[in-house]
Amino acid sequence: MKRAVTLNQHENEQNYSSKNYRTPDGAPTDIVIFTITSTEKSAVKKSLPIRELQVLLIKRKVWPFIGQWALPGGFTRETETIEECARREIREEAGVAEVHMEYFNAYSKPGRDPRGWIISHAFFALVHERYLATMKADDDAEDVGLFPIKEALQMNLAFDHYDIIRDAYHRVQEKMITTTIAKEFLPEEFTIGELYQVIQTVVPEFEEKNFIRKITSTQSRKGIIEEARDANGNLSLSNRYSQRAAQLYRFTDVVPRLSFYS
Amino acid sequence: MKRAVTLNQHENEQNYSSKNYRTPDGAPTDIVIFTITSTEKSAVKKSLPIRELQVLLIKRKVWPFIGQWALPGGFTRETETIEECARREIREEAGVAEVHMEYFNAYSKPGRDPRGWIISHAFFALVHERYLATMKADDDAEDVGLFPIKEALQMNLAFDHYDIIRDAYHRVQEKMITTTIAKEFLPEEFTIGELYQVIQTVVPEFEEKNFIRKITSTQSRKGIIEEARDANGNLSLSNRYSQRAAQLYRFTDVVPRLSFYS
DNA sequence: GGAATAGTGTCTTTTAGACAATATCAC
DNA sequence: GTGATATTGTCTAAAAGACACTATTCC
Repeated sequence: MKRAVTLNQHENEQNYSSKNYRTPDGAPTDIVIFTITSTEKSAVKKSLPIRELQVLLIKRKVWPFIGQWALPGGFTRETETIEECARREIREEAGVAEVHMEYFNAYSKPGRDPRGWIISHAFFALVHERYLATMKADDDAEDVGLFPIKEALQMNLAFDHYDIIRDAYHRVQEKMITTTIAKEFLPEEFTIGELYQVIQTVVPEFEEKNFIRKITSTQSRKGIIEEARDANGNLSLSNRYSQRAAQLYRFTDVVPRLSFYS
Repeated sequence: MKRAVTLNQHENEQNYSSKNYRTPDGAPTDIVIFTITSTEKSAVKKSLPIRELQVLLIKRKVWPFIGQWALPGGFTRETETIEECARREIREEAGVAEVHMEYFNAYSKPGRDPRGWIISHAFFALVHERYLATMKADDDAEDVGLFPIKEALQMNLAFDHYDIIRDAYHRVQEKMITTTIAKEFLPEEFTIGELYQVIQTVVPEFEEKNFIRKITSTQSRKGIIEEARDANGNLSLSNRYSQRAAQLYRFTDVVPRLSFYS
């Protein structure tokens, strides 16, 4: 394998040592935590809330980029995987344990971190608003905050965190319409209107005239959600957002398989 | 940011030093190089070749895993990005420069590399068979080889390279039917039969009865390929694989946009 | 005529797409 | 009745899906 040959010709366990080479100064993770906030429109009539995609940021208290907003994250330990590190950081900084989390890229441009040669591993996490309530109460507001994605992308962020957030946003937008990650932002049981709104919150240009019909009665799609029923087997309805009660649905375990060619 | 707070409370540029912590012993890249080999079926009649998805492996000459087959790769330098490193390794080990290459995952399980704490960055690359001809001639056959993917996944490979290849394979299968990466395995101009065969080589379960019709006359799909024409504007045909000449096509720059909900 | 691939015809069923119309019910 | 969301009706145009059929040309 040339990797090793190039570095030291006849190494073996006895004489191999990474001390002979320049090694990285750390392997941190950075996590783009997304949530969707809901604000009730007006208390007068029942209506769907205003939803907004938000990113969690933390204000740095130490060098480098002191005082600037940055992504939560931290250095990986020798005894853990980067996934474990990311999950630990999400727990520590956002106060939540069970979240959908995915690795999506590594950032390695020389000079990206003033502390040295540091390649960062970027994850995105999707957290339901209800889990972040704790976080907002616990920490002091000056240090951690939620920002609308559009706003976050216009801030002067630490490191190359602009790039990371932009890439995470694109990835989540793509996954929103090709997988069932919408469920991460929804309660167990939800109405078609809610689902539609969540998709549009993440992908504003998404528009589908006959959405309800497509998702409930097209052969290839109806498998991924099913009507919610109560203990007696009756259909569950909700009139939380409307005068006329709407059918509640839940995601099944079916994984959508997309194909361009078929 | 807790990452830093946790590590050293009041650090600044003067007193910050990564030497205070355990740091990784390297940041290598591993590259899963895929190619599709073609073997002519029989010289008697014109027919489509037998195609097979292959992975390039290298036999290690140094500790650790000496004598075992492994993925090509190498340690990233402080002055380059992991993408530059991967491209450099592909050039050095496979002898090709211009290839489709994508980052897809990082492997960080403690103990995965006997040389120390080493997180590997995994890429996959798609190379047309014609570019690998050089490689096979240059290097001695004992050190580098192409293996059918199914076979590679049954070998006793070095490190966690089994996991890496399995993950790369899944990713490439998914991308084959949702993007236009099939073009990486095809000449500029190709017949529908060739395209179909390439897709099936990567995704054996793929089957589409009216493939030619779908891809040439469905509104949402026909944009990604176009009929090839010669200098005079006449349609280009090929009878390389068949008695009856087949229309040649080429990929356009159109990027397919898939959506489950629409 | 056989072999091997390329491509079309035809028919039925399912979806897509666009809008109008109706349903529900708190206020 | 009004307003706000939920859901169905209806009609046309595409597309999917299945299969038989024709086309081409070397042997």
